[in-house]
Formats: sequence, structure tokens, C-alpha cells
Amino acid sequence: MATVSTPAAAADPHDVLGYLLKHANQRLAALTDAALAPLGIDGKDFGALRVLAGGEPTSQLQVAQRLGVDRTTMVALLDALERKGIVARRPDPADRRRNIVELTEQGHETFARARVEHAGAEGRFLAAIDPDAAAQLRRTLRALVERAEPGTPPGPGPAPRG
Amino acid sequence: MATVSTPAAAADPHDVLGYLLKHANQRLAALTDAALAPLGIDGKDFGALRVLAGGEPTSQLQVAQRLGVDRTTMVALLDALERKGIVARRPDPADRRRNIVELTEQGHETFARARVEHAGAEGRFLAAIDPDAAAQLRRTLRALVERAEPGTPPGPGPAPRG
DNA sequence: TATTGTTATACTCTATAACTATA
DNA sequence: TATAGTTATAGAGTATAACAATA
Repeated sequence: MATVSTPAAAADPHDVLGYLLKHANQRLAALTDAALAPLGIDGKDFGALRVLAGGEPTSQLQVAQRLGVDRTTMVALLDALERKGIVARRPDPADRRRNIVELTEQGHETFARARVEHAGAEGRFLAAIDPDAAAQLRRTLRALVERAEPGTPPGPGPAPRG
Repeated sequence: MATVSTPAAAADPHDVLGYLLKHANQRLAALTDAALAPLGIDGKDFGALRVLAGGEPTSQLQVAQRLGVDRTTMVALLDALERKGIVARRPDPADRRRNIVELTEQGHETFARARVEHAGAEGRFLAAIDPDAAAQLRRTLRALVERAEPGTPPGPGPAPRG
């Protein structure tokens, strides 16, 4: 039996959940960014596109809140996507302080391809484990995360990067 | 059956593995940092302490490499731990370019308490799921991470933050 | 000539404060 | 008076470059 003072036990990174979560996250993010790079976007851009593809016309502030970032951060992100012709901004006729942000036609095409690439990246990430374990992983993580943000699920709340 | 073009399906963050991993990681890191704060250290400091508690006398560079950070980053981290009396530096007699970094007596006490706090934080993080699911989560993450860094396990390679 | 620790600097990412135009 | 978008600025975090001491 190892006691609490056994140095070796404490030093094995692969027993530390924080290490495992951090590195799993980093690896998936790297795979996702690499898969999306040919489309000219990264995982964070893809998160914004997912919000914009949701259907309802959306203001910048709403997108920022969904992504859990400051509204000032949203400006540069949308600037870049607009320069690339992926999104378009137009004033909201009902409240001219607001910008309505929408996917362009090209943006819809980019998003459709990005979803395929994103799914491929997830698939490669999960290739090391069998499908049952992957499904169980998703369920477990969901339980852990939803406990942390109770009542936040699908609707509002911060959205993912990739 | 939802088709690939169903907007709602794409918009649910809790179906996206990247979202789940990122937020699980953030929540655990927050719990860990909060648990360690009374000891005057954070999760990253704890990662360094775990390396230093490993037994062998260690140079700054070795610690930095284990943690996967630049050696210049290590300086400020150790400066802070040294100011707190948790670690001590002394020249390596065999190679005076090197600093041997060791836990002080107080550092060993801090580390012992930190391990307890850290385990408590992991326990609270995992409280939402049953022990079998927690064990399965660890196994699955290990498989995913070890595939990413083959041949790196226990020995060398970057070590965790918390 | 290479390596360790150090310092100074730059870069990334993000948040805070202040300005404008609208409400 | 408050809000949406914008801009400028500052802070955390980390990496790169250059330097002194040592090998």
C-alpha cells in the first residue's frame, strides 16, 4: 500500500485528473484548429459560426454572451470574419444601436464544411478508444459540467470554442 | 432523424466535446486553485512542488522541462516560492552553472497539506458522478492523452498544473 | 563553443475604461 | 440615464533574445 508520503505516486502526471483534462483539451483543440485552418478559421471562429447558424438574427452582444467573452473581444473576431466574407453586419432597423450579424452565403458554405472538418477532428481524437467509451466520456463530462453551470444548458450560457 | 443541416443540433454546446473538456478543465482548475489558496500557492505552483517532491535533486531547467514551460518562466515561479520559504536554491557543486532546487522543511509541510487539499478538490469535482464513472473517466482520458504523447508517460514529459 | 540562470523585451489574449450614437 | 458598438489601454501569461557565469 502506498502511503500519502510516497513521492513517486505524487509525481505521476497520468494519475492527476487536471493534467489529463488539460492535455486532452489541448490535443483536441490542436486537431480542431488544424482541421479548420484550410477554411481560414480556427476553433473559436467556429464557435461563433455555430451560434450564428442557429437561425435567429443575432446581435454582436448576444453572440458574445453565448460565447462567454466580452463584447469588446467580439469586435475583432467579427472584423476578421467579415473581412473574409464569412459574416456580414447590418444595423438592426428596430434598434439602430445594434448590429445584426449573419452568415453570408459563403459563410454558410464555410460553416457546412467546417462542421465536417470538426466532426473529423473529434473522430480522430477519439480513435484511440471504442465508441462505447467515447459515448460514456461525453455523458460523464456533461454531468460534471452541468453540475457546474446548473440551469444553463442549451439555451443561454457560454458556448464552446471548437 | 436530424440531418447535418439542422441548426439546433449544431448549436447545443453540450454535444461538443471541446466545450465539455474545456469547461470541465476550468471548473477543476478553479476548485483546485481555491483549495490551495489558503496555503499561498496555486495549481501551477503545486505542479512544481510535485516535481520537486519526486526525490531526486533537480535543476531549474529540469523542473521547467517537466512542467513543459520555458526556463525563463521558471525563474519567476521559483522566485515566488523561494520568497514564501517553500523552496530553496543552491549551486550544484558538480556544475556551478546549475541551481539545485529543493523543498524546504516548510515546503514539505506545505506540499503534504497541498496534496490533501488537491485530493479534496478532485473529490468535490467528481462528486456529481459515481466512483465507477470517475475511474472510467480517468482511464479513458489516459488512453486519449497517452496516444497523443506516446512513450512519454511517468518519466519525462510535461507535468500537470493541478 | 555550448549551457544555465537571469533580465529585458515582445507578443498574445482578454478585460476595463472611455467615447459615439442611439434609445 | 442606460445600452450597443467601438477604440484605446492595461493586465496576465508566456515566449524570444541577449547577457554573465561556467563548462
